[in-house]
Amino acid sequence: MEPTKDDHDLATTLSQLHRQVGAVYSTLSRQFGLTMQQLQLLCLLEKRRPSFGELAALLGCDKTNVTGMVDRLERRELLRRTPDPEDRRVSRIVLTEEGEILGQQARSAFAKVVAESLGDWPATRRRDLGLLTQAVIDALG
Amino acid sequence: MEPTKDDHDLATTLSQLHRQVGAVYSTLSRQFGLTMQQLQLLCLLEKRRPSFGELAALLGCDKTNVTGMVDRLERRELLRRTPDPEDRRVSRIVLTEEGEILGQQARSAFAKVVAESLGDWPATRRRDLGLLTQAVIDALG
DNA sequence: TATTGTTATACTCTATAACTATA
DNA sequence: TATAGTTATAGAGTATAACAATA
Repeated sequence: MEPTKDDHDLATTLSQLHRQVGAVYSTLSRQFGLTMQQLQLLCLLEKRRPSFGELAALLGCDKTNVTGMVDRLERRELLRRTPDPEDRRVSRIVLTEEGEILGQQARSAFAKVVAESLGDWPATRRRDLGLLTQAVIDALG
Repeated sequence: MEPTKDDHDLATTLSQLHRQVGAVYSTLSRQFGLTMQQLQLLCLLEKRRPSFGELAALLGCDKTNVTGMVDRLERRELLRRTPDPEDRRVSRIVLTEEGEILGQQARSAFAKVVAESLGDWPATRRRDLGLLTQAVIDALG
C-alpha cells in the first residue's frame, strides 16, 4: 500500500511523539543513574522472568547484547541469573528486591510525568488516548 | 501531583507505544544501513540547517556526541559542514543531495508502515489519533 | 543437529573534562 | 570572559561470527 500525504503527516506526528517520550525517558534514566536501555530493561522485568533470548526479543536487540547488559546490572545487584529447572541451557533473569524497588520507582516517576502533563485532561479525552494508543500498538505489532 | 492508577495505566500504554515505534525504527534503519540515531539525525535535517549545538538540542544529547556522528555521516557523503557567514565559530550541518534522497526514502518507508498498519482505519479515527498525539506532544513539551 | 548463552571483535553512542578559535 | 566546536577518554550499546554446553 502506497502512503498518502495523510499517512506522511501521521507518521511525522508519531515520530515527534516518539522523540518526546524518549526525551522524558532519557531525563528519568539519568536521575536514576541508569542508561535508557538499562531503565527499559528493568521496567520490562516487572512480573516477568525471561530467558536471555526472550529478553532480547522484548528489547528488540541481539541476544549477544543481553549478556553484557545483564552482567552490568547484576554487578549492581539489581537482578540475578537463575537456572531454568526444565532446560539446563537456559538462564532466567530475575529482579532482586533492590531492582524491584528501583523498577517500581522508575515506573512511578514516568506515571508522575504523565500525571503532571495530562492530569487536567477530561476523563473522556484520557480514555480516548488510552484506547487509540492501544489500538496503534495492536496495529503495529 | 501524585499519579493515580489511571496515570500508571496511561504511562504503561505510552511506554508500549514507544517501544513499538522504536522497533519499527530499528528495523527500518538496518534496512538503510544506518544506526537508529543516524536515521533520526538525517530525518531531522529535512528543511533545517542547524548548528552543532542546535542539533544536539534536537537530538537530546551532548554536543560532543554530534561531532562524531556528523564525522561518520560526512564520511559517507550524506551531509556536509558549511561555515556560518555571520559567526565564524559556527558550522551548519546541511544534507547533501544523496542525504536528502536517503532521508526522503526513510520518511516514506515509515509512512508506508503507517499506511500498512493504520490504512484501513476510518478517517475520523485517524484524525482523532493525529490530534490526540499532537496534544500529548504539546503537553509533554 | 539445533538451540542457549557466551566470548571476541569491531564499530557506534554517550557523558565529562580540557582544549582552540572565535566573539 | 563567554561561547562553538573539537579532542581525549572511558564506559556502554550494537551486530557478526565462532564457541561450549545442552537438547
